[in-house]
Order: sequence, then C-alpha cells, then structure tokens
Amino acid sequence: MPAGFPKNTFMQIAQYLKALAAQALHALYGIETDAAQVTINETKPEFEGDYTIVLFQYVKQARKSPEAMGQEMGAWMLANSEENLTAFNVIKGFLNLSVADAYWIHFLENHYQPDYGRHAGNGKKVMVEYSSPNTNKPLHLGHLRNNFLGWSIAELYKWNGYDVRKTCIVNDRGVHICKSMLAWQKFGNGATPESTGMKGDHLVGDFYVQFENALRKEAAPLQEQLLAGESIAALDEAIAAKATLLFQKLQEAGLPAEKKAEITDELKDIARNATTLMQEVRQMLLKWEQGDEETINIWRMMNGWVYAGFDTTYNRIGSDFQTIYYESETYLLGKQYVDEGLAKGVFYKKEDGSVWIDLTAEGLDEKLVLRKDGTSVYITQDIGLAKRKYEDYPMEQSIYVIGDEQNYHMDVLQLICKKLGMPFADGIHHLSYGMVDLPTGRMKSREGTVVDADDLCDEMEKVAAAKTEELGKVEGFTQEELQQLYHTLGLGALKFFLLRVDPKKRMVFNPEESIDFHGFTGPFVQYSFARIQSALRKASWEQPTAPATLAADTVLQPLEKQLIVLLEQFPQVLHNACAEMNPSLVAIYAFTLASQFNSFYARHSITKAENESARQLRLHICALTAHVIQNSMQVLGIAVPARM
RNA sequence: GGCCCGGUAGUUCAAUGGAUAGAAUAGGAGUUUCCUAAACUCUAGAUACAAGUUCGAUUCUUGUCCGGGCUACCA
Repeated sequence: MPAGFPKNTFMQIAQYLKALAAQALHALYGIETDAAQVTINETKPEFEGDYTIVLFQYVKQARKSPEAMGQEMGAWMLANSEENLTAFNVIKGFLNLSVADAYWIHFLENHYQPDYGRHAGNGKKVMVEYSSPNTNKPLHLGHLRNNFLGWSIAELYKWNGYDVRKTCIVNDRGVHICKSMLAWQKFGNGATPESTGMKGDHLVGDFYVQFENALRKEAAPLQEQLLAGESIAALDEAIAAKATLLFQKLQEAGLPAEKKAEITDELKDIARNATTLMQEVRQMLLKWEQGDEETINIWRMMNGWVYAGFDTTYNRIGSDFQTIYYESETYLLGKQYVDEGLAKGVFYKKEDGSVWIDLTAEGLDEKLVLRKDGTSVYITQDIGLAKRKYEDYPMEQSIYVIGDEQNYHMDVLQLICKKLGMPFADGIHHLSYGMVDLPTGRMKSREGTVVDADDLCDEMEKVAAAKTEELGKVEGFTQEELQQLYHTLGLGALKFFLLRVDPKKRMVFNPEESIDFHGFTGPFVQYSFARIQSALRKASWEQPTAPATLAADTVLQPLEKQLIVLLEQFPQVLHNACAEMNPSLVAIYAFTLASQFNSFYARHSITKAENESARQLRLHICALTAHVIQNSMQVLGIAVPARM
C-alpha cells in the first residue's frame, strides 16, 4: 500500500483527485476553489490516462495557456499524489491522469464484503409513499412504474444509511367506490370471487366498468337533449339555468373548436349527473357517510375482495409497506387545520362560507380548501394526512411517488403546509414520474388498451419459460426451481425495463421490446451474474472473510482494470442515484458493469488463467463483480439467479 | 388563453457547459476443439428550426414549429 493512501475507504479516487487538484490550484496560482467545483471526467478511451481534470475554467485566473497550466498542474499533482498517480499528459485544457495499478489492486484486496456499497446508518428518517391504488380497479402498467420506482427509492435510501418507512394511501371511499358497489347490487346477482373464480380486484373492477357502461347508456339521450337546447327533468333550477347558458354560448358564431368541445363536455357532464344512476350513487355515498349498516357491509365486503387481490399482486411484484393509510380513516383529518389557517390569516372565507387560499403571489391560483357546505376537498385531506404521517414517523424527508399530472397539486400542497408552518413542509418531495405510453399512444380504459399488471406478469413469465426451455441449460432443476427462475427472469425483465429510464420522463412501453432478453435488459445482467457464479463454482471459490493479499507480480490487463475502475465507483453511483432520486442511474451502471464483464469473460480465461497470480486476480474481480451486480439489482428490486 | 414539461440514429433510451454526441435494438459482416453463444467482435446510422451568451452549447437565454400535461366546490 502506497504511503498516504486515502485513509477513508469510502473515499474514491475521483474525489481524492478533485481535492488534490484544488490544492494544486491553490499552491500554484493562489486560486481558492472547493474540491466539489473541480470538473473531473473519466478519460476518453482514445487518450492515455484514467481520469481527466478540465482546466479551461481556471485559465483566466492563472494567466497561463491551458497547455502550460496543464503541465504545471500535472507535475504538482504527480509529486504530491503520494504514489497514487504514475503519469500525466496534457491535451489542450485537459489534464489526463494515470492512477497507479497499486491503487486498484489495493482496492480489490480490501473490498471483499458482500454488502459492498452499503453506507453506515445516519439515523435520519425518510418516508416513502408509493403505489396508492384506487379500490375500484386492478393495478395496471402505470401502477407498476410507480410501485417499482417507490420500492427502489426506498431501497436507495436504505443503502445510503437512512431509516425508511414505506407507506401507501388506499383510496377506498368516494363516488367511484360507490359506483362499483351499486353495479354489484344491480347486476351482480350475488357474485363473489369464490363463485366466479375471479381475483377480487378484477371482479370489482368489472363492476365499475359495468356501471360506466350503464351510465353511458342512460346519459346518451339526455346529452342529446341538452345539446339540442331542450331542457331535461331532474335538474335543479341553478343547474338548468347553467345548462341553458352553456347552450346559448355554444350557438355563438366563430367559437373556436377547442372551446366548443369544452362546452360540449360540460353539458354532457350535466346530463351524466342528472341520470338516476348518478342520483343513486350519491344517495349511496350519503348513506356511507352516515354509517348506514347495509352500505357499510357491502363496502367492507367488496373492499375485502380488492385487498385480497392486491395482496396477491403486491406479493408477486415485491411491493411492501410498513404503514397503510386508508382514506376512509383519514379524509376528515384536514378540517381542523382550516380553522388554524383562518386564525393565522393563511386562509380566507368567502360570503358563501367556502374557504380559500390565495397563491397568486407564488404564481399559482386561488385554491379552495373547504366547500361551502363545510366538507373537505382533496387538498384538505392531504394536509391532514401529511400531518398524520409526521406524527407517526417524524421524518426529515417525506417522499411522494405520484405521476407528473399532479405536479401542480403537489406544489400547492407543499406551499400550504409551509404557510401553515408545518415542521415537515420543507421535507416534502414529490417524486414526479412520467406516464407510460403504448406505441399507439396513451392507455385508455374506454378503448380497452390498458395493460393489466397481472396479465403482464403472466406474459413475462411465459416468455421466460419458453426462452429457457429453448436454450435447455437448466438440467437438474426441480419444477419448483423452474417456476422460481421464470418468475425471477420475467419480473426482472419487466422491472428493469421500467426502471432503466429517467423517472421524470414519459416513456413508451413496447410489449415486444420489453420481453426481449438481449441487450440493455434485466436478463442480460442476470445472465452475467449466472456466468460468474458458474466460474466461481468451477474454481471452488469461497467467500473470503478478510482482506486478500494478491501476489506482488500481479499485473492488470486493460479489461481487468476497466472492471475494477467501475467497481470502485459503485458507492458513488448509489449516492448519486439517491440524491437525484433516480434508480435508472443504477440500472445503467449495472448494465455497463455486466457488459464489460462479458467482454472480459470472452477475452480472458478465469479458471485457466496464464498463471496463479492472474487466476487469483480474476477470481477476486469475479467475486466483487458478482456482489456489485447483485447489490445493484437488489436496489432495483430484482433477484439474480445462480444458474439460468 | 395562462402555467409546466418534452423534441437526440429507423425505433427505445444516455450524455454535472467540455475532447470525435454514447448504448441497446433493428440492418450488414464475423467468432464456439477452451469457465454458460441469453455471449463476444467489427460495421453503418441522430442533436426539430433560427438567433444569442462563450474559449467551448444536446445542455443556458429568446423566438418559431410540433407533441404532452395541468388549469373542478372530482379524487
């Protein structure tokens, strides 16, 4: 080990070089700069070196040419690197530095632990809310992105030393739930999951669809009447007047098509709400809120079916929660903060009794927080829930994994919490993710293009099974082991596919590409892991319990060094992915590592290396690569098989 | 209308203001007496448009064009 080797084993060479460069800048030119400000990149393969410092930004202050500056900096850093550097070269303003092989070998000798990359606990608490389903429909592709992201973010925080609590808010009350219930009463003939053999969430989802179909049928003639300017029965005066007004507007000449569609939709909505079906639904909701026994019983029963169905799916995809909040239990919580806000002058009351907040100064709108009838709206409930969460688990960060269509809503929520002086307000973070589109465009339930989560998992496992059988490499597997493998591969492919893209971005889900097991995919990474395991088995490798000492004549081949360089960056990757709440960084890293391992594997023999020094070196590289692949995939929620 | 987000190879995705814009896949050409060929190697192919900021722009600013989202006394 070179003298003055970076003492902190968590300090990576790149960080060390940044600090060294900052020292050099100070020593040579008196430039004061923070190590974090120094630009460092991996040296492009066509140049000599491992890491490159970019000097352009200092040229003016140093009053030197980039070339001259590079020479001086390089010489200083080399002399003061305590033997961690062996050479440098300068091209334009780029200072290329070569790191000593001894550093890489020393790194490899000392990082044998299976949990390499895991950071010691920091005692900080983080809550991650994700999944948060409605109980009127089964989970679909969009939910899968949410679930995989949420689980992975939680895992990233754990690996970075945080205490994490995963939560979920179940949307189990409201008009939409009553729709399913009413349809079951009307058309269900007492159907149950047992009597139909259907998964509970799907059964209830079907009744929701049946309701919507029946509603559309009933509403159609009413809509036509309204759009023809005729009045319809069952409208109260105020709404009837509104309908008349809208109709008159619709007749105006020169109305833009967009506006026209908007008004038409509004009229259609009025008609829909005038149906007897909707009246019955509202009746039911009222009964539910009054605690009517029969209504509550049906509600309990049907929600029970849904939860059983969800549990099956969650189990299968690996989602879990420490705390589950039910909207039926939390939807009244926010009201008390309305009074508080009024007293503080954060909210104000209109003559009709409704309560509002003015966020126009912050570039948002005026938002309603309490209806004139005194009932709370969505945002009110969310304030209450946010507070409840904090009481349950006083966290520093409260992460909400929610689609980007709610960006505005989440901005409003955080702003209100801030104005109310809630202690957790600053810790709220909306992990906003983009929609999952199909190649044909957006998923639409009305057009039946929604990809069901259970179906998709089935399909992925089927393809995994077919592919595995075709290759015939699983001799000796029991039936149970085979099923386990298909599950690991199918779900691995799916998770990797959804997690490999930056969460913030909208993405396209192409069914054919997602079940591809080649290239930038989960199974590719899993396969690389299986290959390593196979080699380690052949070499009768045993997991070491202490640092190794590799032979003094150990030399690094380019492909070997490349792998070690990558392995050394793993903790930093985990740190960055967590800081940016972006699991795709881990997916990309895992793929790069697996890919480079495969090149290495094709070029060099492990068990039959040229000599014992090389054999030992390669076995150590294999072992650590396996750990890092496994840990990366663990962060993504993906298991790795010993054979496939 | 207002606010927000996006436009990169045929396709799906990368690129803290840094070197010749990377991958994967589809296409073309190869690799197996040797640890798993679900692999490897080679090849061809892209920054919507126009200005500006600067040593340097896919990245920052402005405008244009195209796509998406939000803008409920729904959740």
